[in-house]
Amino acid sequence: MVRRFRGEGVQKVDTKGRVSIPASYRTVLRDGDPNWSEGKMPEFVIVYGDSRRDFLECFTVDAANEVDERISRMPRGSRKRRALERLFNGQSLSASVDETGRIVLPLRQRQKIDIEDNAYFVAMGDTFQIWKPETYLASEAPLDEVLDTMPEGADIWTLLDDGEGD
Amino acid sequence: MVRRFRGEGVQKVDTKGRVSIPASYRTVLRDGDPNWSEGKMPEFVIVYGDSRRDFLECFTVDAANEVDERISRMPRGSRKRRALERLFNGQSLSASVDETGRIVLPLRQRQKIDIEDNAYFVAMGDTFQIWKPETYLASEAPLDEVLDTMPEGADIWTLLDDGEGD
DNA sequence: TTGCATTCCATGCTTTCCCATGTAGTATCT
DNA sequence: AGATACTACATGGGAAAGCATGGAATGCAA
Repeated sequence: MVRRFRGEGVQKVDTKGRVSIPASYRTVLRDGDPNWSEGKMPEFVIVYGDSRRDFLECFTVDAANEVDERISRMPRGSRKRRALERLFNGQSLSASVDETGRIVLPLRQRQKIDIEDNAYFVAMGDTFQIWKPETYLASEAPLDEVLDTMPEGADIWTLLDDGEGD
Repeated sequence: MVRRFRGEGVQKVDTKGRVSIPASYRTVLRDGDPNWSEGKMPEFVIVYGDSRRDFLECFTVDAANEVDERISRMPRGSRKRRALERLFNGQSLSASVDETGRIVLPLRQRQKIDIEDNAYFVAMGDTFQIWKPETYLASEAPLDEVLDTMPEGADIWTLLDDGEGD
């Protein structure tokens, strides 16, 4: 079993686009980088996608390889495969954590998700996401309904049993 | 069958956020950590959740993996699944017991449930919870009603047979 | 040489690590 | 039985390391 990303929080983005990767994520990135070795800093893959995506999705090297694997098993030339290839190979970039634990988010990617001084990091198991804080809050609002409509005092874990649902 | 947490009680929280995990819990944590080995200390997962939660919920690694499993079987992108992912991946952190049997509760999480010098530990079967003592007492009051409405001298275990109930 | 990016230092703060102490409870010895 | 030695726990304090962040310096290319 692979170690998973956990936790969420805000990080500063400076004028050069430098952002600290939360320390707890860094150990996961390290474990998920087969090329990592003592002294080096881990690498990972950032998928930014097209205009429909308003966040950056970050994969460990291992996780990225697994996605590549699965894509390569799809029928060559199929539209689904081509769409995924464009997203995952084309609209992505690889990043490397520096000695102080930071990466540089290129201007283009920052502008794409409209980030200024702050970035919101959210763990999603074997990936993590980077959002403009305001955008993240807005996108999560619909989920609150799920919780708000639950009976008072109900245990949220009952959702696990509900099967399908919406 | 897995070993279960039992018992409840208060533990001191020092200025650095250090708290002793009750010794009896520690063996359960150890048994529930597949990565544990002689000499190492067990890890576990703390779910803190959003503002609606006023306690911390702690899972052994095994229990956490099972939850991850079940979430991953839910329909990708459904609101319920996303709500659970946010809760379980985003609003959680992993902790590791140190050699003296303590963990560190980060400031953010302490503030979230308003803990100062004391934390109340409550076993809940395959998880345990950490509360601000006063909050826990208050939350227990409603449960007393259940008992108060039982016939005088009735055996509380009859509740076990009541089936569904509320 | 002006603009951008990459390196290298600097700092305040948080977290971790290591060592120390008090107190039960249990085992051991006489 | 009573006294003494041990061990396991809960808790505290200080030093060292790690982390998030900012600024200056250097390299490079248009």
